[in-house]
Amino acid sequence: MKTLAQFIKVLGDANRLAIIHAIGKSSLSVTEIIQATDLSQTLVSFHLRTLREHAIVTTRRDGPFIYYRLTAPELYDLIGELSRVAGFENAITRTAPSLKIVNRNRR
Amino acid sequence: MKTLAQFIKVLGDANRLAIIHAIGKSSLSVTEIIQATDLSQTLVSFHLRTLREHAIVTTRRDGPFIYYRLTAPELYDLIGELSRVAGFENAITRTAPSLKIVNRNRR
DNA sequence: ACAAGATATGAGTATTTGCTCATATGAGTA
DNA sequence: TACTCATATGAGCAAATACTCATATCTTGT
Repeated sequence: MKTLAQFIKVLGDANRLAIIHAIGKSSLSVTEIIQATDLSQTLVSFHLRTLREHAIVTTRRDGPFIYYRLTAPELYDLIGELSRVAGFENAITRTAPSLKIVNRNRR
Repeated sequence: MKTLAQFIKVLGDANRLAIIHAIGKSSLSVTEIIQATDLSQTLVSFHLRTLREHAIVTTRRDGPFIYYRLTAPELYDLIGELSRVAGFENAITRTAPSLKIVNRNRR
């Protein structure tokens, strides 16, 4: 088992937060996540692996698609609360800006 | 103002979590933090600077001492909840182990 | 079996991060 | 002023991290 610090560190990345935000409390296929976040396929896959390895998300295969969901949906709310505590008025739910996506390279 | 990702990233370090845990909902001088965490003076000061710069802690001077406290005490509870969501049964309050302090070098 | 769409992975690189050492600054007291 | 305790800071370095490119794997439809 990993440490709490490692778990939180995984959450502390703008692109991973964007992915988590996109997934929200439902579940999305990788393709949908790519569209929602506007990140490259490779980059999304790259981060999904990290999220998977830390059990932050879990997968379910449906045909050619793999759907990702938050292992603990409460995490979504918790991040929203962190956002408030951090001083961002708008919670994660409404604040794409505070997520600040860094890489927008797609082909 | 910084991004949410940066704010969370600051929380994602074992030693900084240990410092936050030590401070708790009260306030401690640097010396007290050093004793509580068993980290070196330089390392504690180093991390306190980061915590300060992200407004996670605030200071108050009292004679030769500088007391640190959490800017938002709720953060302490929030970290506890994150700990639960992460799968650690014991919240931050009771779980020194899951904080896993890395550097114990003192003179 | 083959092609096409969906997703994952390994290697290489550049940036960021955490740490230590040496030293500086600030407050109180003699 | 000089000395001591408390705390902060700059430089340098090693390790970790995020990213991209090229390619691999898996699934379904033909």
